Amino acid sequence: MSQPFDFAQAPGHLIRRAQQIAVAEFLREAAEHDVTPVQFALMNALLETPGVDQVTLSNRVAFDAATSGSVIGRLEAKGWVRRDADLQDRRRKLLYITPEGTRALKGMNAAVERAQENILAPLAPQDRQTFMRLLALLVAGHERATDAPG
Amino acid sequence: MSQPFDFAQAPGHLIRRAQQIAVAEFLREAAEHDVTPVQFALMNALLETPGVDQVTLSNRVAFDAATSGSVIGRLEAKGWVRRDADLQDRRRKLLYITPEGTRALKGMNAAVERAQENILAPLAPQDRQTFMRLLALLVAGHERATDAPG
DNA sequence: GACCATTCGTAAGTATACTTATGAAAACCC
DNA sequence: GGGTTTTCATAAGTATACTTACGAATGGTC
Repeated sequence: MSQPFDFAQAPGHLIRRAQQIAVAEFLREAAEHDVTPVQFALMNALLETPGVDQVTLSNRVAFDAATSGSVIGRLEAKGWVRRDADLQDRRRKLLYITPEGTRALKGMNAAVERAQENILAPLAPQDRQTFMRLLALLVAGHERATDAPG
Repeated sequence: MSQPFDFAQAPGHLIRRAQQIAVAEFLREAAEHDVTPVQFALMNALLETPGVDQVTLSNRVAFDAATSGSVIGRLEAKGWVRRDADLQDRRRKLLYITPEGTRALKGMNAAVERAQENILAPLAPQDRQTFMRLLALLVAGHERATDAPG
């Protein structure tokens, strides 16, 4: 009972390790595309809903709005994303993927899918489904908890 | 087949979300202790092996050595960790937890355990075990892959 | 016992990630 | 319809996280 806490087997520690692994696999497979997991997630979400503002897009991919701002800045610098002023609401900047951005996204899709497979590679095929189901449940459970009024 | 990649259901994205959730739960439960998950992990590991050098400790908790350096710097500033020069090997600095560090660590143990339970809270009890088993398998599988010679 | 590869700690640079604050603009409200 | 509250984007500050480089020191090795 009074032995040191076995943090190495705790959810928090193993989830952090998994995150390190997931990022490393992504960067390894997508190395030639000069893109990070966060940048890909934003671009990919933007492809589905062009013309959204930054806050809405950030919420969709569950990123902090302040962080998204700088990420989008880097995507803009690469010429993959365009930021247009909203004439109806001058606080907003509407986001669009450029043709180069679309091309880049298509070019990296296979690498990203390979990275996702690599992440789960150590698990047996039927365990992969179980793991993903429980992981999705865990995340969804906390999302509902966050939405609830305080 | 050519629809946008469903990254929201991909392992990489859900693992990132889980990591966000885990950190948020930790910070919420341990708010009054002024400590981060990374700082706790280092302190907790150091408790088991006082007198290690920074590189060895970093490897044990799977942190980058450069990052650990700055984290340890913050722990030293709080008075929780001491850095002593190694007389045998003057490149090294040996790490020790101070009495205040030990006291602080004991004081936050309950909060950390609560946070770990909160993380898994959305899962049914038997699913928690399954999830943790598969998560540990996934991480261990990649650790072996990393150790292998290139 | 000088050379050489390695190791330890750290600095610098880039990229998340969150909190809080701030300015501008919109929405609401009685 | 002027005042209050919200919202959007961003800035500032702190804390990870990794790569590369670098100085100091160590440890073979021939």
